[in-house]
Order: sequence, then C-alpha cells, then structure tokens
Amino acid sequence: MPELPEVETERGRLAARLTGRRIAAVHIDDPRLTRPEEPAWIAAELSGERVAAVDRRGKYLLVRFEDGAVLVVHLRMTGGFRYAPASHERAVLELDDGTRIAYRDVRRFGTWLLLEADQTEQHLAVRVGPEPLERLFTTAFLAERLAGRRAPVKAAILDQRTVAGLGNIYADESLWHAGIHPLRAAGELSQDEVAALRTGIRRALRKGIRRQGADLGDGAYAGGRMQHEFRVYGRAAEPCDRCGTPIEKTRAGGRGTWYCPSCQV
DNA sequence: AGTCCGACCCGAACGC
DNA sequence: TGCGTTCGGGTCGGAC
Repeated sequence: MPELPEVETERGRLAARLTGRRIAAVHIDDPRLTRPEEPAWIAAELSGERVAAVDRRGKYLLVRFEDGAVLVVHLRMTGGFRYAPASHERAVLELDDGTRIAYRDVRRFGTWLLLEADQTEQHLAVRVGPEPLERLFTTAFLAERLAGRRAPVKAAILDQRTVAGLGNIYADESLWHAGIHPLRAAGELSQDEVAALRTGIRRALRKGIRRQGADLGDGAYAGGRMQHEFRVYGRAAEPCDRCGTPIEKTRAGGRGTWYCPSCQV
C-alpha cells in the first residue's frame, strides 16, 4: 500500500487541484524526501512553475510542469496528499489560487525526485514494465516475463518490470481471481493460466480503482472502499467467496500471502 | 542472471 | 499499567 488503485485515486484528486495552477511556494520539512538533493533547492526549483498535467506510471506520480521538469513522486508505504491540515506533514505546496496541499508520510519512505522529461523516461524505463490496464500488457509479454523462472509466481508479479503497480494486496487478489496458487513456480504456468493471470490482474485493479482504492484504517487513504471487498487479503480462516473453504495464510517472496487452498491450485 | 535478504521507518499489535 | 518486542510493506543494493 499504496498500489496502483490508491495511486490512481491520489492522481485524480491531485490533478483536479494542480492542473493549470502555478506553484506559489513550497515548504519541505524532511530532508529524506528529496535526498540526496537539498530540500531548499527542490523547493526553489518548483516555485513559480505552472503544472501542465499530473500523470501516473505504475506506482509513480508524475507532476509535469510547463517548462519540461517532472516531479517524480513515489508514495512508498504511507505517503499521500491531503487538502486539509494533517498529522505527519513532511511538505506543503501553496498554489497561486491560495490552495494548500500537504504531503504527509508517517513512515517517511516516500521520495520526491525532480527530473527533466527525458530523464524521467529513462528512470521509469528501467524500473517499470507495462501498464496492466493498457494494450502493451499482453499475455505474450507476461508469458515471456514468467518463462524459466523458478521463483513463486507471486514474487514474479510483484516485480514492477513484469507489470506496473501491483503490491502485496492486489497481487493476492489477482491470483485469487485467476485461480492460481501464489507459490506455484512462475515458469510452470500453462498458457491458459498466464492468460487467466493477466485477466485476474486487470480485474483486481479495475475493481480497486472503481472503489477509489483501499482504506486500511491508518488514515492514509481515506475514502477508499476496496478494503470491504477483498477476496483473500487479510482474511485468514474466513470462507472463500467462491467455494467456502477457509482462506489460508502463508509466505511468498517474504510477504504475508493469503489464498484459497481449494480454488487456487 | 536469477534469487534472497537486510536496510530504511514508525505505529500498531502483541507478550509479559 | 507500562514496558519491550515483533511485524509489515516498496524498493534498492549487496550477497549468494
């Protein structure tokens, strides 16, 4: 958390306030946020710039400015933007229309990186694979990424170069939709299973976006409703929505992993 | 090259 | 009650 649906929800809210506006002032209180760059330097660079667009690539937010610069924001675990004063504020943007936008981040893992447009493309190209809801995320591409790998399929789909935007929650949800056990060796899936996995990933993410992401109660992503509709994540011992078998918990790729032992073979 | 694991953080949940 | 310990989660870098 946040994963693609939460980041997409943040993107929409941020775009509504930022697009077309000019940054009047920036205050950055946490040097970790812009490391290794000095917060004061980043703040000075952003001041006076007009926002052309707010995009998303995988779990990255991209604030694009008219002069070509891009603020590449990664929320990591607990980062997010707020439009009213909040606890754990690490930075504040003030806009030319008086809007105050706070960046909050309890665990301080999040990062702000200021790059030029072409640097941004390079930065993302080596880290992030295809967008799962766009055309380039094909069964053939996914099959190629999984081929020959002995790691658990869950670990393979958590690799952002395989598919952009999955984290621990939606990886489990995707595998449930696909009917695939999370510990299966990635390279041993049949063509039909890879196709089902692609469909399962897209279904899980689309559903998350429609519900405006998941709010796990820590106040980080308020307003999301997806947490009420998880099929497996965090539901150990509860009955599977498809077959009634109690959900089990295991570990895959070093992560807590929930699955249905009956319908995920 | 693929895989695994610790580090980075801090609040929540748990154990005594 | 209050203390200490454990856990989690995304990404990176180092170790195997």
